[in-house]
Amino acid sequence: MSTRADPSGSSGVETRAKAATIYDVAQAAGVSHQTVSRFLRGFEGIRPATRERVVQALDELGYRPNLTARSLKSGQSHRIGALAHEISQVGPGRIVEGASIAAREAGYVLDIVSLDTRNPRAIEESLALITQHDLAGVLALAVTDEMTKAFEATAFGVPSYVASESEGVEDDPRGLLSKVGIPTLVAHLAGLGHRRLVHVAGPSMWSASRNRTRAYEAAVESLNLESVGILHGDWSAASGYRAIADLSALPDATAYLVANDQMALGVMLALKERGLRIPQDVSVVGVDDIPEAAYLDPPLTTLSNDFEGQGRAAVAQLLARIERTVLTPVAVPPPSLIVRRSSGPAPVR
Amino acid sequence: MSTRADPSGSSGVETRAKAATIYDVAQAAGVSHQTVSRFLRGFEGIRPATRERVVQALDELGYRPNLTARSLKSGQSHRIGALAHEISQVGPGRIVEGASIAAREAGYVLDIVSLDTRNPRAIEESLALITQHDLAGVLALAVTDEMTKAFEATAFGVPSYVASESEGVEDDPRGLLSKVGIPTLVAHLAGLGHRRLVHVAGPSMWSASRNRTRAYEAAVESLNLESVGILHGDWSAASGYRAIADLSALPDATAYLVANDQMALGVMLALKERGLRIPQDVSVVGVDDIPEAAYLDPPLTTLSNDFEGQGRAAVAQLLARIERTVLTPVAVPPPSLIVRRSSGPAPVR
DNA sequence: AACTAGAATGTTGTCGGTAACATCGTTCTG
DNA sequence: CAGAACGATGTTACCGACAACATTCTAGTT
Repeated sequence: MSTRADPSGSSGVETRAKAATIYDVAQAAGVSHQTVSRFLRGFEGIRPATRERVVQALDELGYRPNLTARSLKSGQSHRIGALAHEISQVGPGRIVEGASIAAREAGYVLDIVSLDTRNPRAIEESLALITQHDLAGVLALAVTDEMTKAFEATAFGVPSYVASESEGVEDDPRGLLSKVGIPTLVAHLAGLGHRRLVHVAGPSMWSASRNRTRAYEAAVESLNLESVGILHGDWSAASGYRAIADLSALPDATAYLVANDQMALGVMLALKERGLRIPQDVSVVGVDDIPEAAYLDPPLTTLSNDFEGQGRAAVAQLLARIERTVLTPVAVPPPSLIVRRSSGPAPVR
Repeated sequence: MSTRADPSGSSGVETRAKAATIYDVAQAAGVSHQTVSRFLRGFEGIRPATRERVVQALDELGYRPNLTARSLKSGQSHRIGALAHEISQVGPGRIVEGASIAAREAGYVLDIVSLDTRNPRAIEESLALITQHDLAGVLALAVTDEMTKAFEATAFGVPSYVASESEGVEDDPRGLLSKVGIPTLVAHLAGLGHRRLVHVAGPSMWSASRNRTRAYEAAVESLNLESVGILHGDWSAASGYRAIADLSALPDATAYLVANDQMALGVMLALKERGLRIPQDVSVVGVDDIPEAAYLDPPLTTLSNDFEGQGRAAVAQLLARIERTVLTPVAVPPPSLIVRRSSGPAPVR
């Protein structure tokens, strides 16, 4: 039957250091390894008696498939490479988490390569690293332009998907937040009587940031409001604070639309330090609805953003390409307006 | 020579869909595949002329090693499995990021399996999944007791390391925050004249949380202060808020030591809603120094916590075991007290 | 009972590397 | 100058799974 001998010599002992292979199972069941393989792959035509023996041997030896071997032969692994920037940030972190969970549910593991922003060669190194580990597909999550560019220039030889908010494409779920959410947010402010707004944008390197800015501008225009300033931050609370604190004079606005909640937090503190009351004197709204948003002082009006859903959706997209199946649509709930106390009626002059 | 034929038939064209193997390189260089393999593994005894041809062929074909094949034979992969809870949380997220970057720098990829807290079988499934993908080692980051237990009960067959704050062990860098940081924090409050403190703890499932609580109790005792209450949260801002808001009457304390910054945020809002001023009426201090801490209202006194360093340190520990080398110590800066405006002198009765 | 189609199962080769062993040349020694 | 000794390179086997092809077995037909 099998040519493999038990190197330990002992047979009754259960303590085996090495994982059982299909050959071990085959020997134990008194069948060929191929029969075991067939069983594992769900082949139907196996006689009940044989099947029984295989099942039992499988169970006895505690067989676990060696995915490395499988992937070597079949050329397909059950790993998805994911490149992401700054996963410690709330947004990217939640996207990654959603992706990771979705991947696991589908029997895949997510190889996450986190890019070190301080290391300029990180992108290159990461791409090189990732191309060696043959993967079923590659995902770019939470990307900057630089990364998108490097990503698209790389021939992975496997399906890939960029989960950034794409710019031109219509009807793409990735742009939902900007296309649907931001207008709602602006309309909310307009409904409260605000006419002159300031936008605090994220870094222009991120397409997500540019989309939000563009959506803001379009909404302001269509509602006949006035944008009296666009400031820039880097998504952090510190940058939001600086954006306001560094101004020699505050713009003549009654509301601030900030591109994410963290920056909004900094903006609020800076405004308060200027002696303004929120929302009596100025309204501040954020985007993302981070868990802390409801507990800021004042609680922040913002836009819910289903990051986990985005991660899941990205994995679903990639899986559809990998497995050549029809895309199982992941319902990503549309962003919704969450009104809290940081926004209120525009002050009467 | 080689028995492999070029399936495309064309030879001049550079467009090959498949990655070049050492056999392709060998053929191009007119040597055996083993010579190529030897070169790649850094074997010295290769004639300069031969070496030259190999280098050139390697370069021409853009050879990239297939790590799957290598790991099948050699039994060692360049992947580290990492299990983590709630990586979207700031702390765990930053630990994972630090680990991911450290792993990449060492030429490893981190397979991150994020556990879905809502799915009770997630731990089990994840462990099963991770044991299949033969890994160089396994890391448990940001763990709960339940996970630690499951983790330790699993025979991975490869080195593993749990990066949680261990309880009994002395001189372990993992407990630094509690052992050094918390006493400093309590001493800071004592120095401001506070005598009666309240502690808002994290979930008791986390050893990190229990350590902080125990360190708090010990410090209170040694400084002759009084702990007038220990409340419990789940690390979230919401739970911090609830812990206070649900009380029918506030305890007679002048300072709150909260186990992390997010909860502190909620605690501060709840206290303010009770009409207390911070820090004039009560002081609140947190732990972790999340980036937002400096921009809360008032900015939060807290303890810095080098999460990334913890991640790097964990990877270093694991790599030392994997590669059987001496541990390259990762300098994790000790936690330091960051005094901001949320703590002030105890009010005079 | 002999024959045969088709189902069940076994055998061999393959994926891309690594390792052990085999072989071919050198150069050095006596 | 023969032969040893060693250095450089080639051959073959192997890791654990899958796939193609080969073979055996079973059951139905005449």
